[in-house]
Amino acid sequence: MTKPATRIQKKNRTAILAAALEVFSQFGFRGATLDQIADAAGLSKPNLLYYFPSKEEIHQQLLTSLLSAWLDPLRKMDDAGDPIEEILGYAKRKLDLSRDYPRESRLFANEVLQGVPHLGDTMPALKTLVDEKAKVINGWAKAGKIVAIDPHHLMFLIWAQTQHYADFDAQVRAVLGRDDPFPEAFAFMEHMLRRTLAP
Amino acid sequence: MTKPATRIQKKNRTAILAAALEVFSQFGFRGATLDQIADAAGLSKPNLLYYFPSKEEIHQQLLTSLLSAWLDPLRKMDDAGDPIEEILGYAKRKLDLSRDYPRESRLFANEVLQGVPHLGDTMPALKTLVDEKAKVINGWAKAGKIVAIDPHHLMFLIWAQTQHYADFDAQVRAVLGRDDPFPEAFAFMEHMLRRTLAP
DNA sequence: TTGTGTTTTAACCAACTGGTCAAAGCAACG
DNA sequence: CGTTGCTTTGACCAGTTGGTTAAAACACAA
Repeated sequence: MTKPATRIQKKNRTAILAAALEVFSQFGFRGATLDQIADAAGLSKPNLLYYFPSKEEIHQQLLTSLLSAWLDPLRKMDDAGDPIEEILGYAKRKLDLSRDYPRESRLFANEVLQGVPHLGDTMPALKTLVDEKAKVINGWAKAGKIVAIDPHHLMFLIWAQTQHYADFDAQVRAVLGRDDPFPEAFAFMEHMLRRTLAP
Repeated sequence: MTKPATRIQKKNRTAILAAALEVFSQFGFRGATLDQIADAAGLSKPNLLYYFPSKEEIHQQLLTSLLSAWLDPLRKMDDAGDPIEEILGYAKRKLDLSRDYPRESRLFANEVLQGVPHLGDTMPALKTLVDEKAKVINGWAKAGKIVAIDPHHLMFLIWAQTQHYADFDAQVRAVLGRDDPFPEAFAFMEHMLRRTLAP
């Protein structure tokens, strides 16, 4: 039997996770402090530790709930659909993720930058999914629907380009001298992908 | 008159900077500790602080010496050369940087992820250089040598893709299941850029 | 109102943080 | 050899870190 989970618990837990996401994504795991997180959540530090047993626990919870949402766009890539439109759709969904959830993107970037110390054991699952989709792409290539291409590096290309707009936001803004690069970013990506993939 | 700088000083200073690069690039500024750096450099903490006045000073020195090397490949892009080959050459030089100096790439990634808190004042210089090169690319487009394209987003594409192999190394290795993705990475990038840029 | 379980907090702790300082060790030149 | 200046270190410091504890405050149903 699980505990009931009161209204207050629900409210505070989500407030803590939101605050922790903000802080962890900006400073990384070691760089973030419980005081910062508690402050951002509007709670005292002991009160925060009443809801979560440790700093690591909060971080882990954020990471795991991130991962499923992160891989979802790739899972949705349909091997029965039109190849180029499917790949383009995937890229667009991934770019939307960068625009709508930049903190999540940065949290993930921090984790990978440090060598995936906290979700190293979920990497095999990632590899499985990617290998599976790589086979689909290879099938499309063999059928002459798209150019023959290394599907893994295509994946890296899409990941790199989409996440760049969230993770390197500070640089993008500094270079462009204004906000919201996303409309042009998508137009650019579409041009690039269509030409790269055309058979 | 500047100080002579003995043999020992030179040796220890470079050892410290190398150690600091290793640690900062993995844990970020806040996540890194002087003890870690001193350990990695084979010195005691007070001894380390005999050569550098503070943690920030070490970090700053690494960042500034990084930046010039980082922008060099872009500076070398020659507006008198063949457009597509020039852009391709730039991308290759940038990818070589990721392969040969991955820690520098990660140090930079950490800095930008956190919103360029330490080199925010050098961003205008970056923008100036990029805008200048963007004009060159626009010129090539107007001359019909390459397709009409947003030069800033082309820059982002090259940055994102090349740095991905250094910054997300852990993920790349996990997905590929082996090391050294760079030969294929360059072949892939060449294919992608040639098709993207063709007039 | 009272009793019960939930929520919050003040006070505290040991370990660690960046950094200091005075004294000791050391190289090397006269 | 001895002195001079460079190098290294042990001891130390104040502030911060993640985390604990016991008691107080609170919500709320009977």
